[in-house]
This record gives sequence, structure tokens and C-alpha cells, in this order.
Amino acid sequence: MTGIDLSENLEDYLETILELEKTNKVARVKDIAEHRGVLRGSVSGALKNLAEKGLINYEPYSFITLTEKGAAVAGEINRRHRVIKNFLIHVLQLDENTAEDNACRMEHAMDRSVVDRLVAFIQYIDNCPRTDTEWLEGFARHRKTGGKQRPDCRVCMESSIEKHQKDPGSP
Amino acid sequence: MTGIDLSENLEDYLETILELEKTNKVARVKDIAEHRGVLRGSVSGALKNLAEKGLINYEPYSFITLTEKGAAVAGEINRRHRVIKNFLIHVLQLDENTAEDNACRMEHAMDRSVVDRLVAFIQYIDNCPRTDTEWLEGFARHRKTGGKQRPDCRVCMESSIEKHQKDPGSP
DNA sequence: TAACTTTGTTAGGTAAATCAAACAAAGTAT
DNA sequence: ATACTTTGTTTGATTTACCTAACAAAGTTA
Repeated sequence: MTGIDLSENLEDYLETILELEKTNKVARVKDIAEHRGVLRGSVSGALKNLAEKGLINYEPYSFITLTEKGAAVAGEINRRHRVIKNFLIHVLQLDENTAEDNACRMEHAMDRSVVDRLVAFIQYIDNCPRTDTEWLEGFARHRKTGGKQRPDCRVCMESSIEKHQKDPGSP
Repeated sequence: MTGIDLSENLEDYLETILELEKTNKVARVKDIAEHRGVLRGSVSGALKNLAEKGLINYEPYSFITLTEKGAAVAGEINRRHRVIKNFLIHVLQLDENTAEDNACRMEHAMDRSVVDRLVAFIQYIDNCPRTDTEWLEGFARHRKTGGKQRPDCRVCMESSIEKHQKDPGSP
């Protein structure tokens, strides 16, 4: 889509550079190395590679910034990351760390089309009055009780209908 | 969990061998190579590796089978694959091919804990009368209309309540 | 059983990534 | 400005996974 086929590694480098740009204006080899848990020497090689592909502005010993093209690619990867993490935290109700770690890996494994569908799904959950906060709390309960203990479904659903009548726009 | 840390590649080899065992009783180098889209020479190397790790029964020129340990690992990977694919098809409503391709990649990227949570989520959807077939059809509609055109939510939910009254065990 | 085909192995080479460690450039401080 | 520290680069080795191509074993057929 963005017209570029990068290895997972290079994608991660781009994402790292994007984050460092956000906090520090520019990225430096040392910071990239720390962020990614590799040695500085390893970073230099990757940077040459990204520069050749026209994704970063880079001269030896210079600061590093994303080109327009690089920013587009990094933004797309970052979007995937955020969508997946959001799903893991707010729908699957996983903890922050697990969500972050898994999102980091999943973002390389999922097609754009799948991420888009996940966005639509989250949006549907957010808009349909069936799947409101009560429903999400129900999932937490379901997990904890192993799905054994079923609540009174009629009562549960009617309460959501009432809420939706009062404020059809909320959840 | 299974006490083994394999590369994505070796995981894929194991999974392939499991599938070939199912259809052909044993796996052969040629079939593995075809299945994975690599040359036979590449397979030999991987097999030595898996044999060293005690995951397959393998002597040069012999048939290949999974050891008990190998079958456990392959089974776990295969379970992930099935769960993810099931979610992609039945919840996100993606087509078979997209689901298969993405599941193949995602299975290496997701912790067991996340897959377990996904299982619980699917189970919750299957059991809660709010998220019945009608709700899933609603998602299809929501996507096609871009989420603009909202149905009458009260009517929609009441119809599900009624169905649930008649047959509380169905969805 | 001898010749041919298929299947499996080995050897040597390539491409990512990494590391360790020597080296060079830049930045800082006295 | 010189010495010291930090930061960045380079080189050579290692690992994983692949390929090509030559070779060897097994299976098939006449």
C-alpha cells in the first residue's frame, strides 16, 4: 500500500525513530540503540539501509529524521500498533504490559485489511447498545467464573435497553 | 510453557509435519519442502535441528514423525492457529484466505495468554444472548453502511430477548 | 539386475541481523 | 587548546535460513 516492503526489523527501527522524533525532535544512534536493546554498531548498519530506501534523512554523524515517505510508513505501522493494543486492552481486557508486548509483534503479522476490520469491529462494539459497558463487565465476570455462572440475561439486557432509551448516543 | 523456545521457522516446520502426519501418516522431505515452498536441501538442515531438539524422529533417508514432545509443541501452535483463524472468520468476518494467511503469521506473534483470552472472548460472544447471530449480522451491516445508518436498537434487542426466552441455551 | 527416475543429502555461497572491539569524530571541561 | 568523555562508525565473526548444484540413496521399470 505504502509501496514498500520492509523487514520486521526495519519496521521496528522506523517506529522507534518516529517515537524519538516525537519526544526529542530528532533521533540519535545512541537512543535508537537503547530503545531497541541493540548495540550502537548495529544501528549504523540499519540506518544506512533505511537511508538507501529513502525513508530517513541521514548522513554519518548527523541527527536522524524521517523523510515524508518514512513518516508515512512509520505512521501506518504505528496505527496498527495502537489499534491492536486498544483491542487487547479494552476488549480482551489484558494488562498494559501484555498488550504492549503482543501488539509490538502482532503489528508485523497483520495485513492492513485485518487491522481495518478490527477498527470497524471496535467501532461497532462502541456504537451498538448491546455491547455497552455492562456487556464488557459481563466478559470480565464470565472469565472469572469460567463461564459457569450465568446471570439473568433478560434483566441484564433490559437494563441496557433502558439506558439506551434515555441516552441513545452514549455508548 | 512447553519448555521450548523455537524460531518462527522451526515452529512452521513442526506445524507442517503435524499436518502431513495427519493426511499421510508420516512426513517426507519432498512434501515438507512443497508445503513450505522451499527446496529439499533447506528441509534437511531444519530436520537435523528439530531432531537435535528431540522434537522429531528422524534418521537420514527415513520417514519423519513427531516425538511426543514435538507433537505437544505442534499441537499448541496448531491450537493458536485454529483459534485465531476462527476469530478472524466468525467474528471479524474475513474471508477464508485472508484469515488463513494472517493466522499463519499471528500464531507466532501472540502469547499463549492472549490466545487464551481470545478463546474466552469468543466463548463469551457465543454464550451471551446480546451477541447472537443478529448482532453479528449487525456488524456486517455496520461495515457496509460505514456505521452511518443506525437501526432501531430497542426493537433489535427485544427480538433477541424473545429468542433467548424461548431457547436460553441456543446462541 | 541394470538403467532410469525420484527423493534426500551435502557443500559452498548469500543475505539479514546481531555482537565485540577497535577506532574516529564530536562535545565538554578545565 | 589540550585532555577526557561520549557518541558514532567500521571491521570481522556468528547465527539463521535460504539457495544452487553436485552427489548419493531408494524406488521403479523394463
